[in-house]
Amino acid sequence: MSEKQNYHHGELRDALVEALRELIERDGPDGFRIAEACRIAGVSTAAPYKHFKDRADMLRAVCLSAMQRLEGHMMDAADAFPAGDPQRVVRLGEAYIGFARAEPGVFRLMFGLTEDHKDDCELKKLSDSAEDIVARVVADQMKISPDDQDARLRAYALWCFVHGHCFLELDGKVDPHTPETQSALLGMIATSIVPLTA
Amino acid sequence: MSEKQNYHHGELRDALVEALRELIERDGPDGFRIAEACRIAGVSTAAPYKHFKDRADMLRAVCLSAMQRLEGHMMDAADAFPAGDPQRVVRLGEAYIGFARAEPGVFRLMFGLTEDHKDDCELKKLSDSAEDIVARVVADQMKISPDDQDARLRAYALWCFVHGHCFLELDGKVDPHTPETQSALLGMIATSIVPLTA
DNA sequence: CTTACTAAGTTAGCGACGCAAACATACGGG
DNA sequence: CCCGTATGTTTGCGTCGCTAACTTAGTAAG
Repeated sequence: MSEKQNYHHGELRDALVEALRELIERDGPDGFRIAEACRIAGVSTAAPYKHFKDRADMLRAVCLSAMQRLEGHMMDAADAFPAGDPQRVVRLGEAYIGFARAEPGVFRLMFGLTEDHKDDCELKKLSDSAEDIVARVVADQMKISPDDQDARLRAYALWCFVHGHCFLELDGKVDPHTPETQSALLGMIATSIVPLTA
Repeated sequence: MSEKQNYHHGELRDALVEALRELIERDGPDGFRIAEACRIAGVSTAAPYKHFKDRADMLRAVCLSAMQRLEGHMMDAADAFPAGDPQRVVRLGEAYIGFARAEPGVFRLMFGLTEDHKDDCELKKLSDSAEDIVARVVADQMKISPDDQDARLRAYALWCFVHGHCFLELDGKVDPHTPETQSALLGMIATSIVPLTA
């Protein structure tokens, strides 16, 4: 794989997704060009269409991989402390925010897709699973079932808060927060929305 | 102004902004085409460039007018109940959510702009003023000064929540809420984040 | 009223991009 | 060994954003 320039790339699909990810970070979800991703991957501009239907399909693939990564980070955060530890909620929020800051371009992309992706089963499944993680942590905290209506509602509220915080910061609508302010904020929210015990 | 086809449009700039707004709602913030806006306004495809520097500049104008509208709705909501009435917080949130639902396209646009708009003074001033409205209502509720640190923090938390809720719903990441669920949610959040008295 | 300047349109055209068609090359199973 | 299929390449079409050069309308001065 080193120097011999094979006619067939071998792993073009993955290479393109990675190149697109970089470009989206550099130029934003709309500013990037497919042609440039091809140049990075070392193929012609028509090559991607052997692996993707069109531009939207490529974006979808980038989204999918990003979603899996985000979910991974959330899982890690949820498992970093034992069930019931109040720190879990804060850590979960920090993981989400951390991802948004590390990959603002794809983060925006994931949550800024237009209607034609709404009925994408794979994506929906992943965001549902993200919601489930939040619900599980919140339910553990409240010592009730994750299926409990109240738990789900509070989990959703928590998600809304963190999600909104990410976007407002990314968009520069608010002055950036120091780590301390944000910690305080997260702590306040966590205890406000999620009671210490049911 | 009726049937005489003037060579000069007269109010082309405003007409274009309005046409763009419609198209953004129909095709999304990225899907629209300038040429189509020209057709709607009844001018050639080169005409817009007498009023706007480029596409980004047009979007900026659409954003600006949308921001003013949103701020107007928020002001109305804040004034619908007397200072101190707990309903003010809920109404404010509903106004924000209502705008996002009524104009999802421009709402996404307003908060999805890439970095080149971050240093736009006019836009920043408007979003600051929106934040001020929230802070004022929250401070009234808590019977403290709007400049109080705690008030501003809680106002921001409230904004985050409502903002995140809007996007998650717009993006179809969650199942849509019935008006009742949303009311309950808003009420719960409002009382959680904003204590009845200081 | 004429004249000259400017604002605000027009047409024509360039260059880039997304995408499709037709062709070329490598791999892999009978 | 051979053929089918997957995966590349080259070529080209249509569209779009934007510019240049020209035309028309309004306005202010003499």
